[in-house]
Amino acid sequence: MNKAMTLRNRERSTLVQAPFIGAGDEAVTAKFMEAATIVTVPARQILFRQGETAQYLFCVLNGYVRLYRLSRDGREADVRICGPGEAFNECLIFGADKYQHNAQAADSCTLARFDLERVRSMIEEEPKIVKAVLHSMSNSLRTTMDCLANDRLQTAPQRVANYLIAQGPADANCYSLRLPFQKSVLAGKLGLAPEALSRAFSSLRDAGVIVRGRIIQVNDVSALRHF
Amino acid sequence: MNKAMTLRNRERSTLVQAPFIGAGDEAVTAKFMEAATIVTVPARQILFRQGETAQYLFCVLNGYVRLYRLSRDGREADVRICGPGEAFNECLIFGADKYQHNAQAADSCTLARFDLERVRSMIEEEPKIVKAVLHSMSNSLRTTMDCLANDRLQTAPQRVANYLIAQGPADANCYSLRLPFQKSVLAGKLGLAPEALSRAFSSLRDAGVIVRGRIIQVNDVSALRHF
DNA sequence: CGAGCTATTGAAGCAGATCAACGGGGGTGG
DNA sequence: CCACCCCCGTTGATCTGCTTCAATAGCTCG
Repeated sequence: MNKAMTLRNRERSTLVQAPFIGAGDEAVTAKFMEAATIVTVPARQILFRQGETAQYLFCVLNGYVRLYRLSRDGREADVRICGPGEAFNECLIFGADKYQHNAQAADSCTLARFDLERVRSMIEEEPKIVKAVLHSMSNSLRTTMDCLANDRLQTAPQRVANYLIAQGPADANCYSLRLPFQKSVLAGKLGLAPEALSRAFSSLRDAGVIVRGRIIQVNDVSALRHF
Repeated sequence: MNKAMTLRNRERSTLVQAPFIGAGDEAVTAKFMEAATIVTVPARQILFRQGETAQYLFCVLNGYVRLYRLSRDGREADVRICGPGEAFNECLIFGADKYQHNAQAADSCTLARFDLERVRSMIEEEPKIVKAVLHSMSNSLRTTMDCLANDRLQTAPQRVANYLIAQGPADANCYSLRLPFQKSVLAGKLGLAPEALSRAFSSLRDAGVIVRGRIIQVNDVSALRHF
């Protein structure tokens, strides 16, 4: 009981910090908090499948969720990896009544879950909420378009270089970072097979990228940029 | 003068029918109409370039606009082709102050142009507008994610088959349609080189697809689906 | 009717997927 | 605490699909 409460408090703070919810004013935040159900799911758990009747909007509190599509022959393609503070299924509030893709927990994670119907009625009562949703969707849209453009323009090493630059601090030329998920997840996020990611990393070795497990050392950002 | 007015009337009706604007109520529609500037641009005209300070939101009334990115070596990749009734740059209302891509008229076309700053203040005055924007953005987001998934899952002939199915009537098994733009534009939309599109069409010949200029005859939709 | 752009077709090259085999590290059970 | 095992990641080899380059044919518009 006590443990549940402290957990809940930690989650509250993550929720408030999430751009999705914290962007609005106090009243908006409170309304969201009140409507949230906290769920914990083990790694690899399927949250929902494409084509099922859409029921929930989610916001990741902890861990990572894969959103992916299946081809007829069973191949999977990730369309998005959602991390802490990110919401998904915003586009189901209006305009679609079925889940547009499959969702799977990349690792053990905790989520805030919102009933779509309730979100819709919240929007009717409190128009400010729409603005928060709009912010979140703007980000999703921009990220997705970036992703599409990168897929069409860049090779595997370039995508990886991009990722490493984006993750690192803006100013430093040299840093190290820890991948927040498995390499296979990163591969999916970048639209690559795991083998291709592996090869991309080794081709970046010359540019001063050293990989040791999940720890990645970047020695020369400017070299990365020129890839 | 007279001619300008009749044109303007036709444009008004297109605007009202656009999901972007017509979705709201009368008041919302009126506000949008009032803020719109109608512009006509010749084919190949550049509307704006990536990185420039964002100034306008657009809604296509007539013709098609290519949104694309450039790679460092000058290659182009389309992220979206916008047709009549579709809005673009919605994601610039909040969250970004620079254009995210280049925009070029695929053919001679007319557009409704909205000053972003004015849209923002309209939103403050009349919260219902946000809902209209949200609708439009939901569509953009879903379309873009579909596009990303298709890129990652489907081969060139499959993408073309998809397009032909999506464009045709839902029920018929046999129909013909006219491409609303050049084949090179379709190629870009599908993330292909023009040559690849050409080859895809010829590989679909066995499935009953006959191409004659911009006219495409589809004889067997079910065969297309199995591609 | 010609000029220039658009589309098609062929040939070659390349990037990434796939398949298969191996190594290593972390978690589990003894 | 150690040993084992399983799964993740790497590496190599092959294969497919798309791009690129080049040449030709067809359209469209002046």
